[in-house]
Amino acid sequence: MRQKKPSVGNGTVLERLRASGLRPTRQRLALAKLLFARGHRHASAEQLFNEAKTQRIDVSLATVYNALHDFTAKGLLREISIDSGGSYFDTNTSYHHHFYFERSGRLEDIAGDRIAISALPEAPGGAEISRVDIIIRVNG
Amino acid sequence: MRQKKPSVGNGTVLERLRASGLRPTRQRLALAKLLFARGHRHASAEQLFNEAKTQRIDVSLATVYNALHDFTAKGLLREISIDSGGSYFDTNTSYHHHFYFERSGRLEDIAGDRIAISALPEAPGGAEISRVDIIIRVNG
DNA sequence: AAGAAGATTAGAATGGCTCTAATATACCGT
DNA sequence: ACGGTATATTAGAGCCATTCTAATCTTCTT
Ligand SMILES: [Mn+2]
Ligand SMILES: [Mn+2]
Ligand SMILES: [Zn+2]
Ligand SMILES: [Zn+2]
Repeated sequence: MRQKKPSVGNGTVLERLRASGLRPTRQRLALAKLLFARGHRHASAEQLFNEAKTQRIDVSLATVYNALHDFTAKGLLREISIDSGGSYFDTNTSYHHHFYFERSGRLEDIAGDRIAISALPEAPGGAEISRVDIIIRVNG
Repeated sequence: MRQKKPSVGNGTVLERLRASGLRPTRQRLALAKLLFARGHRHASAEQLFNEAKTQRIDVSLATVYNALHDFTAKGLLREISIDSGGSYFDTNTSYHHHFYFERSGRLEDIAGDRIAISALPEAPGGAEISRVDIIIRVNG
């Protein structure tokens, strides 16, 4: 049994989509593969669209946005907004924070346990906290 | 000497602009007054533009953006981006954080000393930290 | 008052993203 | 496999916050 499957291949991606209740279409499979094939990444819609084009994967920009939002809704991605002109989609959905390199626009993960927040304040009016984002901007 | 000047009047605003090296034009004075007249606020460009219109202050949208960015560059405002469709300009430039009410889109200040961060990680590659933003999203 | 630097403006342009509504595909039951 | 229904994809138009352009106007300095 030579190389039955790489660390994250078609099969795994297919299972992940099915497990999320997302139909494993050709486009979603291809995009999911681009996103999840190697380590974690912070991708923009435009980036992903261009990667798809480069690999001759025929997919429309609308579908890229649809897929990214669908994946996000199912918890496969986390959407991150840094500035008012575009967002990133993070394949790391565990609790963690980010360095943001202002020069290059790159994001880098900070493991969740490397920043401890003491005394997180109560949300006013009994509102429920849905997410805590910490972004450390650096001149890099 | 009855009511020589309110807590933040024309005079104060004029001095603030001059102190920043910004020419105190009619438009900047009017916008600065709207922004700084009462307590702290988190205003969008569109909001400010509409307030100006309501008060019959003749100013173009381009000038509103110019003024907001000029004020920000001089440290009179701090720009905050929550999602990829618009930013807020915060008249509170001291160190503090924010609750973000996802339903209404409103921001509320959290005093800087109400959240303590332990062990802030070093910026990679000797980069310098320019800002730390903490946004707590709540379902309000 | 005059020149130079800086600011304002209308309107066009940009760019990320969303919408529309027509077509195509995946899925389920038979 | 077939047919029917739900779901997904798509091109292109549209949207909206923001920025740009380049002409005009204002402020500042001398
Ligand atoms: Mn989105
Ligand atoms: Mn800006
Ligand atoms: Zn991340
Ligand atoms: Zn604030």
